[in-house]
Amino acid sequence: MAEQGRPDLAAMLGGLMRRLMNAETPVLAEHGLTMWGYVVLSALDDGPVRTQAALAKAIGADKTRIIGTLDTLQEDGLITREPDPKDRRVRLLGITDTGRAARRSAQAQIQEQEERLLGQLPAADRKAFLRAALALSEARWP
Amino acid sequence: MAEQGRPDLAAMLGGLMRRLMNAETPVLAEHGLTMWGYVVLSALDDGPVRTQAALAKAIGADKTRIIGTLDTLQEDGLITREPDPKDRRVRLLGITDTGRAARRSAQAQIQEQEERLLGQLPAADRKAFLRAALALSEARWP
DNA sequence: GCACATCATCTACGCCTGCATACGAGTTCG
DNA sequence: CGAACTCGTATGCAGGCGTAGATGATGTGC
Repeated sequence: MAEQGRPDLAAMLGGLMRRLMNAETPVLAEHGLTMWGYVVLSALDDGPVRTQAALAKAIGADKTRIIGTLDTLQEDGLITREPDPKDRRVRLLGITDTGRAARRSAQAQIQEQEERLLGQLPAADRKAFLRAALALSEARWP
Repeated sequence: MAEQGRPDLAAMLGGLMRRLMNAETPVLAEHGLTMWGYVVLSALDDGPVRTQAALAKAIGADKTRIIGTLDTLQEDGLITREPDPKDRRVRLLGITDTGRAARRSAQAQIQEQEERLLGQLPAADRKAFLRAALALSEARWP
């Protein structure tokens, strides 16, 4: 007496997300990273970010909340944070070689897990799913 | 000097989810529903659930946290909650006609929004994406 | 030069969550 | 009958998160 249509997109993706996060948190912990630490490291590895405010917006985090994350990453020698000589209000953010290595190692392991999950799909759907996910995550909307 | 591989699945889906939720919350509010209220209503509409504990597990919520949600839904006449004559410890949960109508109306509007988003994809990818999302959200996985 | 804007930081509030505990009513098993 | 268990409920604690000032250092436009 129901169940005719499809489930809501948000419901399907929400469940998926929950499981992905549960599976990935221990992997990050192995590398001494928190979820936010990993996100920050990834953002800095994928392209330089000038200011902390820009970083916060880029990763969809609160600008006051990432300060602690940055402190920890810096203490651990994974990122650099130096005042910009051109504008001494801002802190120039960068990733160190150690940070890059940590990020890539963690990412390799995470994506390996993800591939195991995606391996349950037919090859064509697997490719289409990744392509669609990438497109939708970057799409302008509404 | 980066950006060669694909982004993490969780990162892509996470961003997508955030935007879906932001877009859907106002729609639910229009129908006098909270996010959890909608989830509960959907679960009860898609199939009867005997106990509150079973419902909590089904929707991935805390069993003590849904009580308030159930109270509200009941006060609003959207669900029924009666003691089971067979086992007077449990409350039999059911959805009322009003509740069913509210759920379906909200869902129609939500899925219409989702379709607008999905409309940006090529038709083939759109179908594959939905098929894959459904499969993955139900897949068994470590 | 001065008013105004920007950046990083700190503090604090309120909300939501997960987790644990406790309790009473009711059921099941020995 | 009595012990152990289940179910719904209430409550409290810790942690995460978004938001909103306030502050001090610094740039920018008029």
